[in-house]
Amino acid sequence: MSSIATLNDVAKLANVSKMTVSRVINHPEQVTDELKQLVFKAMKELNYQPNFAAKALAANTTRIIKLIILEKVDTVEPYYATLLMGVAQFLNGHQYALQVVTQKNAGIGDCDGYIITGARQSDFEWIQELNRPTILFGENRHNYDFVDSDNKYGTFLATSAAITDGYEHIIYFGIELKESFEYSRERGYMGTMQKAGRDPQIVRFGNHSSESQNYIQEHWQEFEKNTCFVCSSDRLAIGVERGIQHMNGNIPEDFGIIGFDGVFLDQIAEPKLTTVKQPVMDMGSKSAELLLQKINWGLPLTEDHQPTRTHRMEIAFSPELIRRQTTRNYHLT
Amino acid sequence: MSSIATLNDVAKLANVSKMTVSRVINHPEQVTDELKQLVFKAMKELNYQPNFAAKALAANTTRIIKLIILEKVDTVEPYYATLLMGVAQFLNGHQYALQVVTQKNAGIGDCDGYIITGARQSDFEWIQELNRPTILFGENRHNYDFVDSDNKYGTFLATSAAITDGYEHIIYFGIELKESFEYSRERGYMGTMQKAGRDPQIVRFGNHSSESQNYIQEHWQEFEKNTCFVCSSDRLAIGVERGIQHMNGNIPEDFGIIGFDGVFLDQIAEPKLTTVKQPVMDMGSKSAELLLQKINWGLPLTEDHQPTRTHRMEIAFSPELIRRQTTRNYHLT
DNA sequence: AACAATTCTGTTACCGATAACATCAACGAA
DNA sequence: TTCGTTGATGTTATCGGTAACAGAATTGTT
Repeated sequence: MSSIATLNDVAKLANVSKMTVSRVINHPEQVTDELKQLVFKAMKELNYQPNFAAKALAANTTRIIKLIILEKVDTVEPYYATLLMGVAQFLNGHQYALQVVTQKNAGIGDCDGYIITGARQSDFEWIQELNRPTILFGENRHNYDFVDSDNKYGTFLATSAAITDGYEHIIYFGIELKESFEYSRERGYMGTMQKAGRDPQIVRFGNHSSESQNYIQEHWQEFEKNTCFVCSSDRLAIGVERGIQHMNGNIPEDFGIIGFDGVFLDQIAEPKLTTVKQPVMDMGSKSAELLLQKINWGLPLTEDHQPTRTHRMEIAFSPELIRRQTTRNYHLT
Repeated sequence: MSSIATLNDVAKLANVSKMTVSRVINHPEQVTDELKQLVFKAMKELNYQPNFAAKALAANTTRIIKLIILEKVDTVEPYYATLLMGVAQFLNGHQYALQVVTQKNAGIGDCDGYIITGARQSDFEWIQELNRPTILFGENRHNYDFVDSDNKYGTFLATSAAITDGYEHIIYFGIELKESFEYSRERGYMGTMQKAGRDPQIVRFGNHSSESQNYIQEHWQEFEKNTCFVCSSDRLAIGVERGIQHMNGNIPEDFGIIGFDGVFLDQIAEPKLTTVKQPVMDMGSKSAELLLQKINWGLPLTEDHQPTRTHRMEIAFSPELIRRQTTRNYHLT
């Protein structure tokens, strides 16, 4: 029951120097196959795990990545929690530590890079002060690299499904926010409607189920049967669902509902929501991967520590339509 | 725009040796006030932040705490997410890194200690193999230190409130699980009922809203008006709420509902749930604090790395009854 | 065969902090 | 005065890795 094995232990067992072992790990092409085999054997035998702190110290880095979650403090959105798991998973596998912070604590310790989620227009003022590689989670108009789902494609999927399912009227319930992701979703809806020769109709709300629910109830007489509500979030969709149920509307026969996000809320609803599901966990992993690339690629840094590049990275994950109980054809899936 | 200041920088500026600076931080009583002032001034001037990795390496520790979340992988409970934020907050302030892992990855790297949440009876087999200080999140019968809410007191609060509000029948909807926390909650309910001379009635379900909803609908004729359902989770409570709504029961006049947890789900419900709210974030912070105590107290370690103590630590946070719209007297709060 | 070029492997120094030890000054007791 | 004691500060070695350099062995060239 000895303690954790070190480079030195491996080196002794393999009868080589520390440096050779280090090279086997970091520059294997510089070591002969013969020695490599010896070293691999020793590593396996001792179950060698490189020491995180020593690596960081030697490389003059922190090996800490900060995930900044910008949100009101009281509740944590399951969306962000899932994202976090994705980020954590990737970083764990690459000997990086994850530090979860809110804006308030963001500046406190040093780190090698940032992943920022939930950024609004007003946040970019301080975000640009960060002098470390940064990846945003969510599309933006500020030339920052980002990972997001393909929002436009998402509402295309939803709107197309509504059309396919034979709903005559298709209304978009958007989020009242001047943010890039919302514009993209609205464009996806508008484009699909126009191509199909349909009349688009958009209403916007704060992102709370109560707002969409109230709207449904107060404007109930305006909604004809055979209407589908394409929503920009599962929250709004839940509100729509409740509103329709309250007015004794028939879901999904007379009224269809399609949400957006597919994290937790869609499953909580009853009947369960048809929704545009984002692969949030994968997106989290990818954000981390991209960030590590930026950190390690050794791109030339300007004096404000931003790499000099001509193009930014934009990774858009394709969302997926999950058909459940709030649209027709549920049985066909 | 120099890089991060080190001990050495501070030492030079203050005209002392590194060791003196280190001592000012770790053993201030060994340094004269005069020098201390000089050092403090230099630290402030350079905005000195100790280097995490160097600290870890010198102390032969990892300064990594693993938070093991035992749960099905697909969705992350908001409950655990909130807990995580609490843990993260405390650790960030104490120069410890948090690593979020699932059971599968739990063994992979080294760490200084574990916080485990969601542990079931069957998990204790491998938990006891962990040779590092451990804190469980959630009461248990295995002599592990833990942090939890006072479950018994929670159902006491709920049951008392139901009595106070004048509900004649009070039924407990429990979770079908042979776990300590559930027993405690049931005891809280039973004890309060008996003291009040009431007839207790307990039904148990898997922790899914559909199960409690179905039960309500299928047994609807058995429930007299003026009944309150005290539930062991907000999930079950949401199911009860939907079931009653589906049967056109009147909430809260004829039927009261009280949930348990107070994280996210209670706010999602409509009408919003009266619930027993746990201070999950504080509980997370406290878990981290306790764990660091165990790690640093330097308790004598037996050869399996468990400190030799005669008593275990049990920290029970008092939950709080949040009155909302599923019980009477909502307006009185 | 002699020497340069090319591999390959080992040695040294260092990253930033800390424990253990060494040094030095001030002071009191004999 | 001299020596031991105490308290404050500096010096050295170390944690586990890695870059940079040094040295040894192999190969190629004329």
